Amino acid sequence: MTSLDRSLIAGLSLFEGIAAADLDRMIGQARSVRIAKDQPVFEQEQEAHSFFLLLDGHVRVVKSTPDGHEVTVRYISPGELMGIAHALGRTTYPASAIAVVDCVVLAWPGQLWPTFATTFPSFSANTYKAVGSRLQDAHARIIEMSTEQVEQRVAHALLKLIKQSGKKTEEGILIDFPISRQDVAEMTGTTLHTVSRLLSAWEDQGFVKSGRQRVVVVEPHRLLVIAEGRVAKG
Amino acid sequence: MTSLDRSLIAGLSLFEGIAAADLDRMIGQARSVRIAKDQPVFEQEQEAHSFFLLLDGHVRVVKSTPDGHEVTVRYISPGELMGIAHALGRTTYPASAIAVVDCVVLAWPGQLWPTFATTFPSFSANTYKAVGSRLQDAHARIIEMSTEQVEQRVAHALLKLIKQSGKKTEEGILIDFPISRQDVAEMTGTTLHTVSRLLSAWEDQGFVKSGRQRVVVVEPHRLLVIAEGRVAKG
DNA sequence: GAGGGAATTTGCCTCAGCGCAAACAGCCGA
DNA sequence: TCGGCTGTTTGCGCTGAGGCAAATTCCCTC
Repeated sequence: MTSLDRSLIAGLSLFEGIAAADLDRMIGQARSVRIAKDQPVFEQEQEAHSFFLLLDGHVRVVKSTPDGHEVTVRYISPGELMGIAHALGRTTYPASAIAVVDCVVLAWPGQLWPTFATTFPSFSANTYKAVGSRLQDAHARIIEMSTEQVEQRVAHALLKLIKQSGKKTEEGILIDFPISRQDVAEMTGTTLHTVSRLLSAWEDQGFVKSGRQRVVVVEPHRLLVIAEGRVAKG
Repeated sequence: MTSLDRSLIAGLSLFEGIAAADLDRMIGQARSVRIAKDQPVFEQEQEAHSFFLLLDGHVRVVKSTPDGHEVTVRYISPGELMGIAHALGRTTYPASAIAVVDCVVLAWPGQLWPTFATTFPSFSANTYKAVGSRLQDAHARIIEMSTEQVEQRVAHALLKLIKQSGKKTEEGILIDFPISRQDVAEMTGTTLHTVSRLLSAWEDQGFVKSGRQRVVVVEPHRLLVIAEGRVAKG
């Protein structure tokens, strides 16, 4: 926990409305932890001992099904909470969180949640607001899965990713962490083959560039057209 | 609000841990409203003026997409909260709620939420626990949509419905409100044609009976086998 | 810089499930 | 009782996208 981290945290919308002294009290009770790439922050079904704030890096939240499928629930960027099972009355984590690059997280013991909730009401309100967005996102995803075809869903997924973790480069907007065709497939409920075919086609048309675990969107506008189904399929 | 309703409410897990006097104070601030069949309790995009407790009847929560698709998010049974946008920091309803039969709801003005949350902490905790379940359900649904085929999804949907609103009859377990093929299709991301074909096939095999807006599950076990994909397709 | 493993590309085949269309049945109101 | 409306069934053809398999390319390590 550097002072840089400290001021970074203070700027998060999550801590809006919280006095500086309170914020320090909260941070004082957390433990800063490094998670190496591909290591779990927490795992599905395990007892929820802590909740976390991602300070640096990117984390993928996945659920595994009994029959061996993996579904990516969402990606987490710096500044977001994760593993907040306690806030929702659960005692185990419903999914696993895997670091996709080396990460730094702040960890609070789960038992602290009730105290935090009553002591820092804005924190609790902000957290539940974030939960509201997640629920909203989940529903949006259900709707996508119900009504859109694969091409649209993949386009939506890429747009979501560049919005959340896009980094401008001279080529276009780069998704700022390693992501494979398989990863995109797990976000959209399709197969890596289909994703590969789509990216190839888009690359031919020149509005996406991609390589090994790497995607750059050159013209987001064209993706948007596909995502919204405003395209006569050519 | 009859005294019967009053004792019914007191029994809900939602009000667990709340003193009788507090419960009366809460109820005292609500308005009891009747909603006729097919009428909305609240509508998507509209400003969230109230949150509701369903006392009697069944409500369908739907989201409409710009391109005219409708997706059923979930069905609500008596005893469940709905329209709790305020608890999640939203100012508009993210979906519409339509009465599928004549209903009775208890409505609280939205502004009351913050007061309730601080005055009756168990109520707030219970509510967020319910939100946690919904999030869980939403994720389960995403996983279903990503990894299962239509037959499994429809089987899952029927199982969910009989679990939530099943009523034992001499024929089997009846879904206790009018539900069409189209409705099931909107729950599972398929078409009424496909649902119709499936139900016909299942009826031939004798473990489901159905008619106009009516479904009875004769052997839930057989449905479960299909839902879990433990079936060699025949 | 050679070898090996992982990620990606691509071709070919297959089929679940959708779209379309037509026929049919049950229920309600006049 | 007689339409007429809404919900349901069913046939047929088509296709998006998955499964399988092989080839290729990239990157990392030794």
